[in-house]
Amino acid sequence: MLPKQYDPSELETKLFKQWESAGYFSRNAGGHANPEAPPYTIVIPPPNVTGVLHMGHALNNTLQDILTRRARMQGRPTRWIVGTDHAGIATQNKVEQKLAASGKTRFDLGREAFVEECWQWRSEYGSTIIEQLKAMGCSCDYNNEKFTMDASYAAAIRKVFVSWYRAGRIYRGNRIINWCPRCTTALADDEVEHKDEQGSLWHIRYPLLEPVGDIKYLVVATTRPETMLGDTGVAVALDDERYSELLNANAKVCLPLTDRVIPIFADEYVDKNFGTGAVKVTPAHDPNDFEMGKRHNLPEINIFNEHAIINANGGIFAGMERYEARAAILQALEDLGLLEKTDTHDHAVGHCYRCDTTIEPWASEQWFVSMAPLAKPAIKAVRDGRISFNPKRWEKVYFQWMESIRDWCISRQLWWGHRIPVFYCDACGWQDASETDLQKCPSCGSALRQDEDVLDTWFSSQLWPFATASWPADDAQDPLKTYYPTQVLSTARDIIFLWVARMIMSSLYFVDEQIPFRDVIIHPTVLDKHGNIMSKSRGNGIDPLELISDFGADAMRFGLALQVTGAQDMKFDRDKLASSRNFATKIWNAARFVLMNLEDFQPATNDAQNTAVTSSDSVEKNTAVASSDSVEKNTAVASSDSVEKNTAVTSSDSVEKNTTAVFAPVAQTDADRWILSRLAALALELDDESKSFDFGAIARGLYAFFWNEFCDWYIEFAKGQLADASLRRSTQQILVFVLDNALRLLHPFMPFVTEEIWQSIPHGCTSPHLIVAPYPQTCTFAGLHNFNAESGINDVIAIVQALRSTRARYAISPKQSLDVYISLQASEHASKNTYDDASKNLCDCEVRLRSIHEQGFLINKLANCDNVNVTIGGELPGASSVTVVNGMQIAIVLDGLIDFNAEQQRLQKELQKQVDALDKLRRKLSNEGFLAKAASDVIQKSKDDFAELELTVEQIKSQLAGLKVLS
RNA sequence: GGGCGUUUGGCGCAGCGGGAGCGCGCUUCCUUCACACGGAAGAGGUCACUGGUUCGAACCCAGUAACGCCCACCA
Repeated sequence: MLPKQYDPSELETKLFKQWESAGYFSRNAGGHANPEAPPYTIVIPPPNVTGVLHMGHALNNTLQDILTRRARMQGRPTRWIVGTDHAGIATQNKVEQKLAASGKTRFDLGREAFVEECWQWRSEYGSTIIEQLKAMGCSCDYNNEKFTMDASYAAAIRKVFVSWYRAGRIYRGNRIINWCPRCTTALADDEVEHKDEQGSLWHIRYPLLEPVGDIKYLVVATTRPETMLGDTGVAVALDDERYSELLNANAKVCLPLTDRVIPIFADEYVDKNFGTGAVKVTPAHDPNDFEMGKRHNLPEINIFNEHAIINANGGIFAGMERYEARAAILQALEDLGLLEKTDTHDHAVGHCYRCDTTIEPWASEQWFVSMAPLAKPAIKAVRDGRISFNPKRWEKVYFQWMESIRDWCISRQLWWGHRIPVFYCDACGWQDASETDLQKCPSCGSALRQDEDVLDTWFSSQLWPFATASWPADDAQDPLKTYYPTQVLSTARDIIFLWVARMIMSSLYFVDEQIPFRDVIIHPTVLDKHGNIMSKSRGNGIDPLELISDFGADAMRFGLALQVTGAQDMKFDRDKLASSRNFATKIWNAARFVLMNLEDFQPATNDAQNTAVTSSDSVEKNTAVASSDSVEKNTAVASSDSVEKNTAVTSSDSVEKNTTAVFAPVAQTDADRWILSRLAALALELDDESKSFDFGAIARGLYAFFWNEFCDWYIEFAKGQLADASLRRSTQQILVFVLDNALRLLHPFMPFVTEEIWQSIPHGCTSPHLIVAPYPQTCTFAGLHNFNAESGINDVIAIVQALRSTRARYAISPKQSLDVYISLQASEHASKNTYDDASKNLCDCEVRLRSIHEQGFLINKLANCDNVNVTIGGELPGASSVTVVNGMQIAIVLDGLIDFNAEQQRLQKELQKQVDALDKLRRKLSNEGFLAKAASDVIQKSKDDFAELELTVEQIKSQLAGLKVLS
């Protein structure tokens, strides 16, 4: 028996250990996977070794675990590959901080010792985030943890680099790159974050060497005046008359604060309408100026060292930090009377995505990958649908970036990372890339020198899907042959370019033109409750571990999944988890109720079904459902197919073979048939391929079924049925069956609470743990759809609700039982017939009457009535309050209590409402356009609704007439 | 400058062509033997705005506004 209180923290650790030690996280799921079934693989976006679990991880890994657990339960050989990223800059920063605490820099240690220190740091702190994933319940393959600096991974990097180098895809060049003066390294374009900042546009007079006519100077406008120290020209627009005289005279400028004379020239780049129409040109510190410099043969004068401190080229400003120099230069210009004016100017300023320092464009020798040829097949792979983004709109973002892709700067001036495998001979000038370390020059025998730089961390991350599958192994055991491509990649939108696109490009290039994954899930970004991005500096982050300890891992997972919709953001507030925590508690208590009523439980054993569940053919069916042609099959199940089976069900009342439960529950009452039918509908809904990544919709479906249908109604019905000796046994079986299947469907979302309960219930399944129990299959539930029972129970529910409502209205104590009369009436025009009987109307009512009569004991129990008298068109007692619903007049006898006035008012109001609705429908049905153009089923539905409304209106009117007589 | 997202009851959101719904909050009642992290009954919205398409629009199209995100070398 389960304890009264559900205590997540106590159970989570215990259950996780059970799963882990049973080996369920490995590909064969501890022997429970079907080797014949199609494999299912997800690679985790490797968190940085420096990482600590944040809400983004919590969300992303919840989604991946849901998919992984579902696939595992479907019997597929499933593996969620886990590991960490060495995170060059981030880790180096951490270790440098650690050294700084003891007053040291990395240069004090030297490269080798520093790298050793990084490895040390990794072994000490690198598994923090992995442990945190376990707290979430993530079922990753922890026994095969990967790291982007593993030896095998390094081999993959080498192979990639050398291949591209030989193919001419990787080249070295002097370019303007984004330089972070704090990290002292180059960054790729997409590692720079642009922020709009309010700056100034300074107008500076550049005196001419010799006046031209009256012109003694020209004015340039700049946002970065300090770079003037590196100016080697002034550019004007091609057709700017203001400067044609200067150009004709071949005038030159004396660059202030220096002794340099620089040319004036015209260039297509310059926009004569901006600023003064004259641009100072600094080829070493601006990408556009760099290009202009190339076009006009200007020298490049680098004025900064790697910390953005002015170097010797800056003359008297040498040694100043860049902003210090800016102030000093402006002051000096002011003193010289050369600062004409200062405008405010908003512009985008680049910042380092790692440390937020303002980026300095800087000319330097770097390694680049030429991207355009790689992008082409990657664009095609998405265009032709081999890879799909979810939501689909992200494909557009992908295309836009890929189609205007620029070359990728891959060299970083760091020590922690994969060192660029290029070797140089200083003696003879030999140079080559090599997969192995080279010592001596093959040409002259001199000692070789390896490139000092390391590769961009994303260069290694891009290989993650195949490098973790042992690429470039080429033996028969090659996991790539069996398990590639992977199925799903789930990540945040901010690394679509940095990572996702590059994985696609490199996989297509290196792995036999194979895609790395079929589906890309771009999940929403978790914002705080006010809609702000969560960040350390804002201090508005929420710690997932705190949520787990306060609400339980299940509640956190479910609460997050619940909020995943197509939107790009999700506002998150910890209070939102309360309802998910309550849901976990609800599941727990519902299970307790079931268990409390099983003392004399006997399973309806059926060995044949037991084998069907775990046998291979069930897995095959599963696969079919998950594949593309499943849509058709699914539809078939929902439509004609099921109608036929339905008849069979009503006759035999037993569940078809192949159910996922080990016994076939025998439904005896409409309530039984109803809940089984609802369960079948749920399974069908969850199996909808088009919604397979719509986690919010699936979670809502599970929630609504379990709480609003199973708990609110079926369990309440069951209380009545359990008290009836003839129904007790079957009711127990249905309760266990539905609970069992609901737990299986819920398990991927809420693994802990479902596992704990499942182990306590007599599910009869041979699987030792829910995590490897078969996932319910839609096809096996098809025979459970039962529209008769759904209609019958809908009547019961409507009656109970009407009675409760009246009771509340008259403030009648729940303890006082009611005397109830129900009069059924068939609409003459309605064709709506939820019953199978071929004949309509009166007969319809008879079926209905019988059904209500059969459920009478449930109504008595749920609404506390003495007896429910049902008639077809029978007279209702006068001293009663009547509710009209679904063609039923439900009368509660209220001798002496009835307030005729209030009843009249209430019914008048209700009448008005119904008459309005009726009028609306009448107008619709008399609209020829509607009758001519609307779909026939829509027209039919409108006619049915009209007939029913008409009946309702009549019933209310007659009731009102009766009241008038009485009052 | 270009692209994208959001705008629905007090708050957070779902629905995305034919009945405005969920969770939280709110009101009233109920500690009855699964659950007060609960049960029952209620109140509360002209679905941002303006046009258009349609027999019919919260839903499709165009435009507007507000908020947010991304991309882009305007010095």
